[in-house]
Amino acid sequence: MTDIEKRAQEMEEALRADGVRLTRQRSALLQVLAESGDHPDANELHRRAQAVDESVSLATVYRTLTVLEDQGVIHRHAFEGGGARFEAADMPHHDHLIDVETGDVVEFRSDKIEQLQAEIAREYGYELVHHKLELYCRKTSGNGS
Amino acid sequence: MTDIEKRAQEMEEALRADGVRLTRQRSALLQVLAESGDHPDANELHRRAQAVDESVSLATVYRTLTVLEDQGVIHRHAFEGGGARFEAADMPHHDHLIDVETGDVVEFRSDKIEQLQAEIAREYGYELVHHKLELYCRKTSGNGS
DNA sequence: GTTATTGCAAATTATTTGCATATAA
DNA sequence: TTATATGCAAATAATTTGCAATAAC
Repeated sequence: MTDIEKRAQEMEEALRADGVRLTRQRSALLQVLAESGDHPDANELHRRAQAVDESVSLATVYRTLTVLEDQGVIHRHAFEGGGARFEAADMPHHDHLIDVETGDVVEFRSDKIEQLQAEIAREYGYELVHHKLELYCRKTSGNGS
Repeated sequence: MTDIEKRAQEMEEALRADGVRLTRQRSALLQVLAESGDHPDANELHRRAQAVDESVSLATVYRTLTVLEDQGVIHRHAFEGGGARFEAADMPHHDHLIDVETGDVVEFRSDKIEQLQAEIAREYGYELVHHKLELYCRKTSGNGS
């Protein structure tokens, strides 16, 4: 079994465990999410899911994405410009660097920043529920310092 | 002259300097932006601007907000849940802590985090254009550690 | 057999735009 | 005077929802 199949199956089990019915359409979407290494939007996921199962409608993509997000199986991002984009949630926590020119997304993680964020919340009398850190960047043109 | 009047006038001058016409409606919106210490959305700004000048339409609010943002006079935020929210840009740079219960926004600044962000971008071969750091928090219930 | 789920189309929400008229400079 | 800006209403874009039909368990 490939990693992608494993990943899709884990998502299936997460849904089953919650008593949600595993329909043909949901399976198609799970498969697509499992094999997507990028951060596609709802339309793109619809397109990819239809390649797996012709009968998947955009409405079902949206409905299922909501369920999957509630289950914590996927993450929803609202990067600047355009609609929401999604990714499987089975990766360790990370933040995003977005190439403002191409829309490409690089994932990164900084424990120091994570820690500082928690400290700041505490300072103001809050506990951190979740956070959003997005770096909008441009590729450095040639001249490395 | 109050601080708020000063602030509104600075915005006016920023617009004038860019050759944009200073209309009655824009003045009303500038005044409202200048005296708003919070982060209102377009609808709320429209409501407030109409209190100053009945003739301000929502379309003009949106059009003017776009101009003001292009001029760098205001900042547009896309906090979770709901539409864009705006604030005057004459404050030193800061990030936002959003109370997930009430929607309240606390402004904060961490030079350490700012610095770490720049370092991360550099590591990946990018230069930071701008960033978004939002802490979604819940008020700590009583028991301070 | 039930009840959740689906596709479709219509509805919403936030925002933008075409156009004839009004107005700032 | 003359080009920019405005209000209004219609147009988009992304997402949600009502409903009768369908399919998972």
